[in-house]
Amino acid sequence: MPPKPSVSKLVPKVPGMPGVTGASRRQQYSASTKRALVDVAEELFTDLGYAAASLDSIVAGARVTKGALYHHFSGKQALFEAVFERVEADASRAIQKALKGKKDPWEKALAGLQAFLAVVQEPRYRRIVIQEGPSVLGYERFREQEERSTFANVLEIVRAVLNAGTWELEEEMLQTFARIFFGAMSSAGESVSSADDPIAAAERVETAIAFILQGFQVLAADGVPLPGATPEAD
Amino acid sequence: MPPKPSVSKLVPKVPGMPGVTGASRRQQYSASTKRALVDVAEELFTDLGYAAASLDSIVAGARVTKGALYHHFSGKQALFEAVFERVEADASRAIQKALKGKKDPWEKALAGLQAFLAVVQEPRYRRIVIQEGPSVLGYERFREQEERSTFANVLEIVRAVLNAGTWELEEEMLQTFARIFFGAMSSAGESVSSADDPIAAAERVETAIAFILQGFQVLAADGVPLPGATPEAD
DNA sequence: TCTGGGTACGTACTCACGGTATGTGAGCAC
DNA sequence: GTGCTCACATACCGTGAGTACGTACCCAGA
Repeated sequence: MPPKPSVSKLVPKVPGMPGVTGASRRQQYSASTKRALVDVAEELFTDLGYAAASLDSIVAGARVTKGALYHHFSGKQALFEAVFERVEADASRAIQKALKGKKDPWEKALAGLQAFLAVVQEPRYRRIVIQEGPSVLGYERFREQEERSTFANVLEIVRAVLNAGTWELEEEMLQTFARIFFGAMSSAGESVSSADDPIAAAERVETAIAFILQGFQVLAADGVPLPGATPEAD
Repeated sequence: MPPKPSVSKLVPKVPGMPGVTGASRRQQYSASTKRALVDVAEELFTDLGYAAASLDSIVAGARVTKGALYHHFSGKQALFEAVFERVEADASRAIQKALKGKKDPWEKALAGLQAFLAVVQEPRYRRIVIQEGPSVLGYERFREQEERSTFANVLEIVRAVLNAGTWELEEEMLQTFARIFFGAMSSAGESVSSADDPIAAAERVETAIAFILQGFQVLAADGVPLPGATPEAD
C-alpha cells in the first residue's frame, strides 16, 4: 500500500460501481501505466480499428489522461507500434512453441503451418497486423517488422524443408520460396478465418500445401534440380 | 413523379481563348467534375496515403469545393472506393489483356503471372489496393472487391492449369489452390517491387512458381491424385 | 529537515480536418 | 417570368490529435 496523501483530487471514478474504489490508477499501478495503455489500445484497435479508436477512449479505458500517454509514447502511431510489436511477438512465440521439439523437417513444416493458421484466425492478429498494419506503419516498416518475427519462422521452416534433400539452395532463391510460402499461407489463412467452416477450410489448406510440398519431394527424387540449387554430394 | 425527358447538360460556352486562370472548372468541365475528383484523389491517395490526403487538398486539386465533393460522394470513404474500384478494374483489364489469345494453360499461367507481377509494381496499385485497401474498406469489403477482379483472373488461370491434366478438381479445393497461388503471387510480387533488382527478383519468382507447377505436372504423370479430385476418364 | 531537480503525470488549450447546413446562380418547364 | 431542380459554393460545427504548461510526488544531497 503506497503512502496515502491527504487528498487525492481528480480521481476518475467509475460511475455506478461502488465496489471500485476511487483510488487513481496511478496509485494502484503507477509503474505499469504504460502496459495499461498498451492493453487498452490493443483491445480498442482490435475492436474498432486504428482510426476509429480515439486516444480519448484509450486513456479513459486506462484511467489516465492524454498527458500520461504522451509521456510514454510520442503519439498515436507509436502506441500502435507498441501494440503491433507485442501481437507479432506473441504470434511468433506461439509458432516457435509449436515447432519446439520437432526434428523432422516435414513434421516441423506441418506443425508450423497449423500454428500459423491458428494465429491468423486470432481477431487481434487479423485486425492489427494484417488489416491495419500496412496502412498505419507504412509498407516498409510493416515489412521490416514482419521480417523479424513471423516471416523469420516461415523462412526457418522452408530452409529446413528445402535443404532436407540433396539440394543446397542459394540464399536468394530460398528467400524467394519463403516469400511465396509466406504469402500463400497468409492468404490461405485469411480465407480460412472467413470461411463458413474454418475447420474444413484449414484442412483443405493443409492438404493443398502438403500436396505442393509433395511435388518438391517427387522432383527431388526424380533428380530434378531446384532452381538456383548447387548440387551436393549425397 | 414524371420521368425527366431531357438531360441537363452544361455546354461550355468558351467565347474565345479560355484562359488557364480565372474561369471556374465548372464552366469548363461541368459534366466531369466527378472524374476530376477521382483523378486527383487517386493521385493524392497514392502519394500521401488515405489519412494524409485531406479532402481540402483533393477539392483544391480538382478546383472545386467540398460542396461539390459531397454532392457526388457520400464522404471520403466513398471517394476512396471509387478510386479503388478503378485501380482494381484497370489491373484486371491489364491481366486479361495479357491472357488474351493464349490457349495453352501453361502459357496462360506464365503470361498471367508476368502481368500480375507487373501490376503489383505499380505505385498506385501497391498503395491503394494492397496497403490502404484492407484498412480503409475493411477486410470484408476489400475481399469482396478482390474476389470480383484480380482474384477472379488468378482463379481462371489456376482452373485452366489444374484441369488441364487428368484431374477434375472439386470447386472448393480449386478455390483453395487459387487462394494459395494468389497469396503467393501477391507476396512475391511485393517482394519483387521492393527488391534491389526487381528484374532479377521477378525472374526468381517466375522460376520458383514454375517449379511448383512442375511439381504438379510430375505428380500428375506419376498418377498421384490431386487432393479433392475426382478421377476422370482419360 | 530542508531543498532542488527530475519523474510522472493532469489540465487546458490549439489547430486541422471530416462532415453538415444552408445559400445561390444557372438552366429548363410551363 | 415564375417556379423548380441541379450542381455546386460558403460558412460553420464537432471531433480528435497533438502541445504547453502546471503540479504532486520521489529521491539525493547538504
